[in-house]
Amino acid sequence: MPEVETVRRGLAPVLEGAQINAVEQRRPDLRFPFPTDFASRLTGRRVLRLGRRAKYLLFTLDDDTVLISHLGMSGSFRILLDSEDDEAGGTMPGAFAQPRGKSSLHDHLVLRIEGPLGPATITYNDPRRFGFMELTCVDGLDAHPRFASLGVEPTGNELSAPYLAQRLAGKSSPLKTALMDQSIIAGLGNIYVCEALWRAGLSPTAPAKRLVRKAGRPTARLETLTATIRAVIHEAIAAGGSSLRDHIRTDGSLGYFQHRFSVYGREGEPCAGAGCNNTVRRISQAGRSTFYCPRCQKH
DNA sequence: CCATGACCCTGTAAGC
DNA sequence: TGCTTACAGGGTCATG
Repeated sequence: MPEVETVRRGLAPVLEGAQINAVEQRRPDLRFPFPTDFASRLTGRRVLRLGRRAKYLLFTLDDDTVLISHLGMSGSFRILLDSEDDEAGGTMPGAFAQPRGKSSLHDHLVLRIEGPLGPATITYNDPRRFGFMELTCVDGLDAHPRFASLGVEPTGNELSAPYLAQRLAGKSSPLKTALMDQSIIAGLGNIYVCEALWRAGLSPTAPAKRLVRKAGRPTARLETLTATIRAVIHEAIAAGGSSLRDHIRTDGSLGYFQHRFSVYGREGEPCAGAGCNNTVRRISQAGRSTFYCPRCQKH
């Protein structure tokens, strides 16, 4: 989610208020087929607002439709402003400038836009094609199948200890699995759950319900965890997300939160905890790697 | 209700 | 060096 928010912040100044003058769709599908008549439905539209819900980007268009874009694991948008492209020279509106350098093998969608910062080319690249795009009506967006069962955002006031207490009460599933559940917290991914649990000193394998008192009230540990999740997410967004293999910002630069990982991807390395010389372990939970310190993270 | 595994697809890195 | 295998940030569905 910090990666998606970073993309949103990169695109917004260029795209909000921009008109889409031309659309080049280079293949029929990503993870799913593009919507029918996708290119023609976008052409001529104005982008009113660029939003985000969980890990979805939401392009609100001027005809009461919303373009939903999910980056999957390897999707990225690149912006090339005509004004900063030495070679674009006399590129005409509606013509496609070929971005310099990089191969365009996985450039699947190219938009020519005229926006507040001038004419530009926006390119969607996705090597693994785990991303997808959909078009839907702006009315009833919250009831859209992709959003209807989403939980609260990990930023903002909705994520509170009482809320988590209510949602985790009675759950015997592992704490880590419960926090990854998008119907509880929408947008919290594997990296940030691992990091938050380490910082909060909580075991990923503990039953989720152990953070809830009998009366359904949060324990002190749950209060800590809630604050920690929010802090980790905010730090990661401020750092421009984490760049492992695939995540690239809209200007081609990399996020740098990965340099602050305490446990993620550190299997076999010494735990970063003060005075702890244990080794970071990796286990598999719900099909995903969990990294944690068995000594610092308690049940 | 819960856990696990499979699937979508490609690229990278580690291991032999 | 070259081949093979494991693994990757996610979402959804089937199965036990």
